[in-house]
Amino acid sequence: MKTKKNNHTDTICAVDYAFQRIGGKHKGRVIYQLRNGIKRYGELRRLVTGITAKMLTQVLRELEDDELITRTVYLEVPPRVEYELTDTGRELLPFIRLLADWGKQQMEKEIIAE
Amino acid sequence: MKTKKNNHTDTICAVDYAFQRIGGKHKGRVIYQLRNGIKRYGELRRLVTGITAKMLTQVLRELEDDELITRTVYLEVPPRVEYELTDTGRELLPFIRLLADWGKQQMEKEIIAE
DNA sequence: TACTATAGATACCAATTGGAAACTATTATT
DNA sequence: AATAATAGTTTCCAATTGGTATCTATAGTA
Repeated sequence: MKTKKNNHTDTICAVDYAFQRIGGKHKGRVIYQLRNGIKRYGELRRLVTGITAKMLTQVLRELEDDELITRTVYLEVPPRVEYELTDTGRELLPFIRLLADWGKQQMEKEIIAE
Repeated sequence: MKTKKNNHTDTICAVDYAFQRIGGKHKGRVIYQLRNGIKRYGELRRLVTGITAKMLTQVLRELEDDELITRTVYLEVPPRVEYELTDTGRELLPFIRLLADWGKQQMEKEIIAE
């Protein structure tokens, strides 16, 4: 789900709008991993399992364009880059938690059903 | 986001799991439009703006496979088919509402910023 | 007889998304 | 001199997703 430079204005429905900003395969998980504060690129790479470098970078850039996270580059060698949720991004946490709770319940149900 | 016949079991993360079930371009809005009870296919077609017949059918089938909605066919002519949220689907409503609220706020902010 | 309504199916095509592998730059370490 | 660490980029390819247009069935209506 590509979000092209904050062009959500053509959307009318708030639900649709929200999905455009946090949809996509990994965005939810990246936001979730930033829930307790700053994380470095490499940490996210390890925490968000199954993601490739390319995708992680892409997702982070989209979230940054959407002003849900900030990106801070330290001019060191080797390089250090830190990511953090913005206020707007943090507003999404309650909802991600709700979703995670629901997901957990459902996963448990599925295991029982097997 | 294709959900192939309830194969969410390979997922470990609850957030990821949840996104697999309600991600995709239109799923959120379809669920949202079913919030007040039964809707017919044609009603959804009109309510979920910008969706094609093919996509609506596809989304509805996926939601059905995932047991988030039920599908009831009446053998009449012309045909009548009704869709309704299951209990599991209804559990998602608070979260969709939260998301909608957030989206609405953000959209208002964007308008002000222009 | 032709048209309408309803809920799709189907075939084909285009765009988007995601992934693998190789490559970059610089400093410190072995 | 080779290797490791970090945060990427680039290219190419495959899979997924979404869209357009056309077609189906049946009864009632004009």
